[in-house]
Amino acid sequence: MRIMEVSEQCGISSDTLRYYERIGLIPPVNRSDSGIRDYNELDLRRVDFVKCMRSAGLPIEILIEYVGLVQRGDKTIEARKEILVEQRELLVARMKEMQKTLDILDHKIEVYENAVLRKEKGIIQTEE
Amino acid sequence: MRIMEVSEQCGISSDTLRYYERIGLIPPVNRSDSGIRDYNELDLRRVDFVKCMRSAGLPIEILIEYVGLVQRGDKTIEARKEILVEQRELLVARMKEMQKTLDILDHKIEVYENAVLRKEKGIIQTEE
DNA sequence: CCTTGACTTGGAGTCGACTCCAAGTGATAG
DNA sequence: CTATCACTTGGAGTCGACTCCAAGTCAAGG
Repeated sequence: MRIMEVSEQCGISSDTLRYYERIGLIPPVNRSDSGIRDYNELDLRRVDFVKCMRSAGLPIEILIEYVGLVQRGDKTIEARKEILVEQRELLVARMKEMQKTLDILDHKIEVYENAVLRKEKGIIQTEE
Repeated sequence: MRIMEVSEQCGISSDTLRYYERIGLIPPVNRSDSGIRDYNELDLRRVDFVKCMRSAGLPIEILIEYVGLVQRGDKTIEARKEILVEQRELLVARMKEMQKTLDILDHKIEVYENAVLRKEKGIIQTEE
């Protein structure tokens, strides 16, 4: 699978895909004889994983570390788990913050909704 | 209240507080005779609001727009509500993404947990 | 009176994460 | 045989959001 197809399928620009590979966020992708990237199933899963983690705000630096550990095999399993556990906590904390913000937004929207209704009622009454 | 106190109380650097004021994210704060900022209750509530919205990832540009509308009075209520509704949707979407990521993290952590346990068991068995 | 220290300003610098660009290659279409 | 087009590279540029800096002002303490 060529980089453009991957890009379209995943919704990540080919520039970004090359960037991810360059910085070690994705291990090197196999190339055709003429040097063109040919993504296989595993590569695609890796891209999806990175996309998912990035969409939740996990920093690139951490993900590079994690991917590096994966490459180094079974003896890094505990270290990997620790990274994921730590990032999980941070993620939960961010989500809590967002929930708080959501509650405030909902409250404000409701207040505005009522204000708009009162205003409309006012207009109807003056028109009658 | 001086900028340093506000900074400590809110956990926002005084540089950032000045920055927020400069770009119009917070309306101008009253000054003492010698030109030093003196935050009142309303200012503090505004800072908290911005802090909360920013912590959930609402972009500064949007918040500036919103704050500008608030300054322009009641005739902007509908526009303000629309902004909040739109940002609310985006926030919910981000939270959904994060929940997906959280699920994957939990799954991976569990897998690693089992791997670690098997490994320990293995070690115990070889030691026995 | 001088120093200290918190404040002021405008502007420059940093950081994370892309995003774009110029120059070059290589396979396929006309 | 050339033109097109997707790809390649390394490096530069951009963007959002701060963060830092130099130079200056002012009030209080020794």
